[in-house]
Amino acid sequence: MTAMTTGSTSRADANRRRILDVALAELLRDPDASMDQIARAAGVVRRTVYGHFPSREALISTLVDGAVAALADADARARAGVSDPAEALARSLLALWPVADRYRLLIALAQRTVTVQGIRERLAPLREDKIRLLQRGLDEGVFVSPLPAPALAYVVEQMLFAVTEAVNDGLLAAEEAGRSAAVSVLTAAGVPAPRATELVTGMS
Amino acid sequence: MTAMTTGSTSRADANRRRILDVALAELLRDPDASMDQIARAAGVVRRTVYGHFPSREALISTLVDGAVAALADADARARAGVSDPAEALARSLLALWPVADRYRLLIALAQRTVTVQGIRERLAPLREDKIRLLQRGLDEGVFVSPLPAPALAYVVEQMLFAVTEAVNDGLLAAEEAGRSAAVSVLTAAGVPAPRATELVTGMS
DNA sequence: ACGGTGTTGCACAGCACTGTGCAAGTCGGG
DNA sequence: CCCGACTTGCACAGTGCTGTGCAACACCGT
Repeated sequence: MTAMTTGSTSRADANRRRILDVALAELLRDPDASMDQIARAAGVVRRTVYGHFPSREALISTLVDGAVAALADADARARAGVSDPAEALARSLLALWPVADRYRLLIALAQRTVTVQGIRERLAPLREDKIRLLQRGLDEGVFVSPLPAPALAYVVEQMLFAVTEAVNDGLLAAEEAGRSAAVSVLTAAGVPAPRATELVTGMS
Repeated sequence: MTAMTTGSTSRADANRRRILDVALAELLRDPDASMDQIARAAGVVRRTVYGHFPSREALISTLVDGAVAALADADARARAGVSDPAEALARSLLALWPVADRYRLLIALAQRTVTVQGIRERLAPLREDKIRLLQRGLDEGVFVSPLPAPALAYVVEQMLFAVTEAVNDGLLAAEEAGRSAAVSVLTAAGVPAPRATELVTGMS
């Protein structure tokens, strides 16, 4: 059974996965980490990494693809069939949190560098969804802000990033972080604090 | 008169200032900009830059020193003699805005890279002040947040950064940005939206 | 025991950048 | 007009990284 594993293929796949994992961690620590750093951290030689990915660009690109897929999936799943903007945003935030935490590097890269051009583009549809949601909330008066929806979207993203950093620096317990982030974002969007707390705590 | 200008010294000083200005802009565009890029952008040869600053580190360091001085000054000036935390925060934000906008690169670097270690340290006292202010507001119940004061400070900083980016991308008018940012931050800190708006608009 | 697949360890060319040295300019003030 | 401070242009050594080539090896299933 499963006779398709031609030789040491499974070990190679494991290596590939480990390289990706470690690359994520390493790039998170230092966005300019070299291929050698990544390779060594993965317990492998630089040459081997090039055996799996033709270039540094390709490696990061693979990482990004995985990240946007995971984010889009979590977001879509969380918001399915929820009509109230505040509740939809709350669910989206709670669902996005663990994924965003894991991939925060890519989010940061997406806003900043020209390293891999096209990250912005690949994240764009996700951002568009968020903007539409915010716009709807503003129109309905559920959200209140002097900022237009697109700018508010930036703020939301950066707030998630800020909370992630806080966790990283030990200022906040990881278990609480997701809920705290969600409440904070809702509050920033103009949802009264008690209502925001109630909304978020009323979810698993 | 002013006989102390020994030769072409004044021209040299102008060059030095221009290099610093241009370096700020260039590093803002690309945090990894090379000395050559900076020099050319300043209409000067690389060698000349090394005539004014012994190293890349030294150049950036000078930039950082200027930034923290300007920020600290604006902050202290704005908060002098204001006791209400909400009002103090509002004044601080409005005063900090133009400076933070100009130096946003350094703020970003401060949170992120290890490029120039010590940026964090130099910004620390400023951050400490902000944390104390937030803590006082939380204690008095003027601010409401599930986040502890230090984490909230991160959020405040990142929100300013987000609004800056929004302006940069043309999503928001530059004149409105400062006030909008202030209102947004206050709202995120749990100050009810109407009160936040009133506070901010009641200032020059 | 064998063959394929993957891994290792080297060596290499190429590139971009930093920081320095030095000789030849250029410009303004005395 | 000339002196001194500043600038330029070039050359150079050093460093660290990317991507490739190649021969030797290890491992697994057959």
